Amino acid sequence: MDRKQKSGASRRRGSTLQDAILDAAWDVLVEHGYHGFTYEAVAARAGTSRPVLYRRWPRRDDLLLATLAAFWQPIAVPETGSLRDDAIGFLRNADADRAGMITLQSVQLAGYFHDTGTSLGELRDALLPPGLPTAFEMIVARAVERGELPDEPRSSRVVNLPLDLLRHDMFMTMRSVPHASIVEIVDEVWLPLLGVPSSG
Amino acid sequence: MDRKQKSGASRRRGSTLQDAILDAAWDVLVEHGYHGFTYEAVAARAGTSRPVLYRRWPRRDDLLLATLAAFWQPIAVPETGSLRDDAIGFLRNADADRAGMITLQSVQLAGYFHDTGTSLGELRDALLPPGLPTAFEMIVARAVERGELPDEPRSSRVVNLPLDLLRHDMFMTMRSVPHASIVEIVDEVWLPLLGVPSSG
DNA sequence: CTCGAAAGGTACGCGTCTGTATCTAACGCA
DNA sequence: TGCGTTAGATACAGACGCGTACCTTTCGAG
Repeated sequence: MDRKQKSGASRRRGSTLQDAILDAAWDVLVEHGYHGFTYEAVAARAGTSRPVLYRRWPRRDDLLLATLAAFWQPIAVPETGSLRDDAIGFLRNADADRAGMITLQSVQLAGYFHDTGTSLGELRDALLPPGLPTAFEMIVARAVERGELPDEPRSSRVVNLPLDLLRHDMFMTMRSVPHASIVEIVDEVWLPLLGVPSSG
Repeated sequence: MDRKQKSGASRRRGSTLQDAILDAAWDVLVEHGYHGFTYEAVAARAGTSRPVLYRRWPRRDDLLLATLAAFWQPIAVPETGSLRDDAIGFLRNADADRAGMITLQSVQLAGYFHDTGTSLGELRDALLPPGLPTAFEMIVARAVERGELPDEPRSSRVVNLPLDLLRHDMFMTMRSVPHASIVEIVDEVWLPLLGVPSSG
C-alpha cells in the first residue's frame, strides 16, 4: 500500500527512480484523472518529493506526456484467419488493454485538452506512429489477401468504424464494454457494411 | 462584458436572480468546464456573491444539475419528407445546438462523473424524458410510413448509429463536426446499413 | 576514500476555492 | 409607511496545490 521510500530503504536514482515515478504518475492518473494529477499527488505516490519531479519535468504537460508515452502501447491485432474473429478479438483487446484504459482515461483528460486547446484526436496522432496503417486497415487487408473480401476501395470511415463505436461506448458508459456489444458492432454493423452476408 | 450588478443598479430577487445565476453558471461551464465550475466563478460571473449561491444550492452537484436541467432541450427533428435529409438535418442540428454543445461539454464533466461514479450515459438518461423514442427511431418510423423503408425490425444500434458517430467525432475533435463528415456518416454508413442503395 | 551529483526533506509565500458568519441595504408586500 | 425577507458585500479560517529555495543525506564514479 505504502510505496514510500522513507529512511531505512536504499535511495533510488536515475532511471530506476524515473520509472518508479512514471509508474506512480500512471496510477494517479488512472485513479484520479487529470484533475487529481498533481505534482503533490504523484510525488507522494512515488514516495519522493516535488522538487525531484520539478527537476525532471518542469511543467505539468511534460510529466503527463512522459507518463502517457511510457504506458502507451499499440493494441495487439490477433491473426485468427477470419475477418470476424480478427475484428472481435481486436475489439476485446482494445477494451481490456491498458491502451483501452487510456482511452477511457482520456476522457479524464478533458481538462488538459481544454487547457492546451488540443483534443483526444491530436493526442492519439501524437502518440501513434504516423503513417502506419490502423489495426482495422490491417485486418481488412489480410481478409482481402485471403480472398475473404473483394479487393475494392473502402472508405476509412467504414474500415475503422468498429473501434470508433467501441470508443463511443466506452465514453458513454465509462465501463468495460460487454462482449455482446462488441459482437453487435461487428455482426450488425461492420460486416454488413463490408458486404459480408450475416451468418444467422 | 461586466455583468456585475454593483451599487446603483436595481437588486434582483427570486426567479429573476435565479435565472441570471443559472445563465452565468452555464456560461462558466461552457467556457471553463467542470474544473472551472466553482462557486467563486459562477458568483462573480452572475455579479453576486457566494452566499447567495450556497443558500439555493448547498452542494456543487445541485448547482450543476440545476444548470444542466435549465439548458437541456431536445434537439429538433426536421421533417423534410426524405430519410436522408431528415438524418442529415438532425445531425446538423445536433452539432449546432446548445444541446450539441452540452455533449461536447459533457466531456468536460469527466471530473464530475469520476467524483460521483456516474457516466455520460446515465446523465443523458436522467435528463431525457424516459420511454420516449429517440430522434432516429422517429426518423426511421416516418420513413417506413412513407414507404421509403420496408417495415422490418431493426436493431437499436443500427437505428441510432448516426448520432453515436457524430458524438464520437465531437469527442475526438472537440470541435464542430464538418458537414462532410455528417454526409459521410449518413451516406456511407447509415443508409447502406438500412439497405438504401447509394445515390452515387 | 573522496567528492560531486542528485535524492530526499522541509519550509516559505502565493494564489484559489471552500463553507460559514456577520452586517447592511434594498426590495416588496401588507 | 413599516417590516420581514433576502440580496449583496466582506471577512475568516482552513485546505490544497504551486513553484522555489535551501539544507542534509546518500550514492557512485574515479
